[in-house]
Amino acid sequence: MIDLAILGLLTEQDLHGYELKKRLGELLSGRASISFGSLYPALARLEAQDHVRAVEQRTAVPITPMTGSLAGELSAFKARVRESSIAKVGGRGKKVYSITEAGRGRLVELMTNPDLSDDRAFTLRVAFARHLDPSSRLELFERRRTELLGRRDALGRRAASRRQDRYLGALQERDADHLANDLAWLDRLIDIERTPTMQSTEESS
Amino acid sequence: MIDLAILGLLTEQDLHGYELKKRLGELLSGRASISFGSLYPALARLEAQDHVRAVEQRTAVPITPMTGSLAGELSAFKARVRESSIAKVGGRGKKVYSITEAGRGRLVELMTNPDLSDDRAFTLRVAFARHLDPSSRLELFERRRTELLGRRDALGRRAASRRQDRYLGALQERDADHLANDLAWLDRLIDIERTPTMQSTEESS
DNA sequence: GGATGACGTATCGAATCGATGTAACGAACA
DNA sequence: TGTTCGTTACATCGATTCGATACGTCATCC
Repeated sequence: MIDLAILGLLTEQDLHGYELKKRLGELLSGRASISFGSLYPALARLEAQDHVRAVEQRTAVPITPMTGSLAGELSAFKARVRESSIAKVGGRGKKVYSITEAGRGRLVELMTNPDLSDDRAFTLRVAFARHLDPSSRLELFERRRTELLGRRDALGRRAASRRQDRYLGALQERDADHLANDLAWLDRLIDIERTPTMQSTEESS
Repeated sequence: MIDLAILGLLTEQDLHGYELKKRLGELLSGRASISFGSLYPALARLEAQDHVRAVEQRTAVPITPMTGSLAGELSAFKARVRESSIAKVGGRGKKVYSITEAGRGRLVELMTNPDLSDDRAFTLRVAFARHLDPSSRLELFERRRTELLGRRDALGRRAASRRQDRYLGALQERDADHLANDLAWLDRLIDIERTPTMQSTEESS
């Protein structure tokens, strides 16, 4: 869900499209970035739904200090052209997006809805978990835990029933390891979440 | 790449669409199955490219032995209708697909092309690895290893540079664990692949 | 002066998803 | 006896997403 990604990022600060893509790329550790082909339509969609609002912004170019030279004149001319053609084809101002109140509501929905199965959506929710209240956060982790336990059972049943070739077996082994890893990781998160000790000292480390 | 999945499965035996989806679902351990909305168009595409061939097949219904009863007559009538309307809306014969020679060539392409980044495609390649000759198989594993090493470096650089909140840190930790896991797993596979000992005894275990 | 690459918005066609429709048939069960 | 449910099976729809491409500015390096 690209909406979750966009709204989550915009909660922290206003951003334009290009920057959104960059941030998301590093947030999700390189892989699983989003493409412009989905980003810009999604932004338009969100704007139409009044979940975000766009502000056209001139490139913060310092209007090239007047030197009297030809180059200066030319630069000023270009700036005027830029200024006037905004509505036409893009005028090269960035469009900076900010989240609206409705958008914040939508984000809460996306963060807390009980969709267990989508791994990428879960990752995004964790990435933005600091915007969640502690109880929702705990609930998120525990529901995820249930989901993973279900998967482990299914995997165990499959492994028991079928006798397969070497490579399929290796894949199942890999899946089992990942699952065990994720469960241990989740348990650690849940533990931390349950311990009532200082949440606020974290920043000062 | 759905083509890879379909061609890989059809290499082993002829199948119809519904069965294809089921097999793929268990092959990929529940998650990451494919939808009908992509399966049937993909089959049509592959048939148009002559990579697979479809054979319409009546349901192996035993033509309802004549009882003379009304029910029997009705049943026979239905069977006749079924028989005649095959070309119309589907007549409820399954379409069984088999792979063609061209399809086998395409499969080799898909299995050996140096696309490193797509995790799902890699998983599929491992699932069908037994159809690969040993040297291609080893190459596949080693290229994947290089890819994962690259990701680990990128992740390390990110972790070193940025100071983040608790949850982003946890995500990076999880990624690092997965990466380490996968690398160890790959190394095991590569080791086995390199050991020249009996490949054929495997089946007899 | 000319190439290269970062920044930035945007669209196009194709691939894919998720939901839904249609239909046959066996089993459950009341 | 009929009716309702789950499974098998093919197919299409609209929406979402991807990957490639286009267009344009600006700075840097050679």
